[in-house]
Amino acid sequence: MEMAREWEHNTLINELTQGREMANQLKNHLTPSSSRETREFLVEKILSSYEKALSMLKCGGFVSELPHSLPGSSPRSEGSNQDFKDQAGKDVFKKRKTLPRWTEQVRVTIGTVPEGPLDDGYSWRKYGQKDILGANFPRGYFRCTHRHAQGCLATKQVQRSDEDPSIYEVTYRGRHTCIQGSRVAPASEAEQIVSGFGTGLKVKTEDLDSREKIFPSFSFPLSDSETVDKIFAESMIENSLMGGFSPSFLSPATSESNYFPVSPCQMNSFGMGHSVYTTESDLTENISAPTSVTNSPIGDYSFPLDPVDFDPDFPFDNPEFFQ
DNA sequence: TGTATTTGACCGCC
DNA sequence: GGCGGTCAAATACA
Repeated sequence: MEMAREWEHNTLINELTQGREMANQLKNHLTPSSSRETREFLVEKILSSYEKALSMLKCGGFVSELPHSLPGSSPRSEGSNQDFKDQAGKDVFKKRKTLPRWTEQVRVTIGTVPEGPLDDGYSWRKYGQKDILGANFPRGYFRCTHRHAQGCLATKQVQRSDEDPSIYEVTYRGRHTCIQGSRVAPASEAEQIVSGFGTGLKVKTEDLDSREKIFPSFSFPLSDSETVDKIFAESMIENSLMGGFSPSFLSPATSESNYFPVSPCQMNSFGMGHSVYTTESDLTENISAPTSVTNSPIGDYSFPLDPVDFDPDFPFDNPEFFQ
């Protein structure tokens, strides 16, 4: 636990330091020759850094009691918060009680998506579906394909939102202990969505901190959407801030580090989407395992990144920037 | 034939 | 008894 706190502390300092660095960058770009996009980008990053820092502080001692659900979540997710309590009496569930859990909201912007697991890069196997009281759509239950082979206890629940059917609430439980050797980039949503549906996904932008965060495994429409470019750019920066451009980001297929075992605060601070551990995470356990920064499959795709979005002067190659 | 999905049944909690 | 979560047999599919 002490290590966790120390790590969070360092991360907090990093965020603040990055905010300062970004502010300095912005200062340097307060010239007519500098593009407006660059300045806006820097402002975004500054705000992002500070909000991350604040959110970490709000987590209370960096890692303490956490909110139990995403504010934007439907009431149904409150019910799911009882899950562990409901099943605490059963030995098998007592163990599961300690598993981390967090919720994401995934918006599908165009068309439909499979009722499946909304592939996030892992291999999931559906083991159940349930009509949930008060919900218009059934909830799907998925577990890691390698549950038996490797004893991976990661599970997730996929619930389509009543208010907005284009939104899928995905509640993850547990972390992957498996090595998904067969996991390849084309298994990403981008591949499925683009090739199968000609659509894209957007991560729902509402967040705990009203900040748009990117879940690295998510993909974006292969269109020249400015928003997408910006999002992706930010995503790249987010990843870069996590310790520089990870090789796995550039070549995700080579990465076997599929899980990002960090605390909720770190999840946010690292831009892992508006993922929210809801409770009962074994934070120490989460933090202990080393991992690569991202397993984003999106790196395999050639997004229409507009170079304009990136300031050529932006110090990506400046080691200090990534401190 | 092996694997994934579906779906009704079961279990524990409230 | 209702509910959410899981199991496991039946079924579908490549």
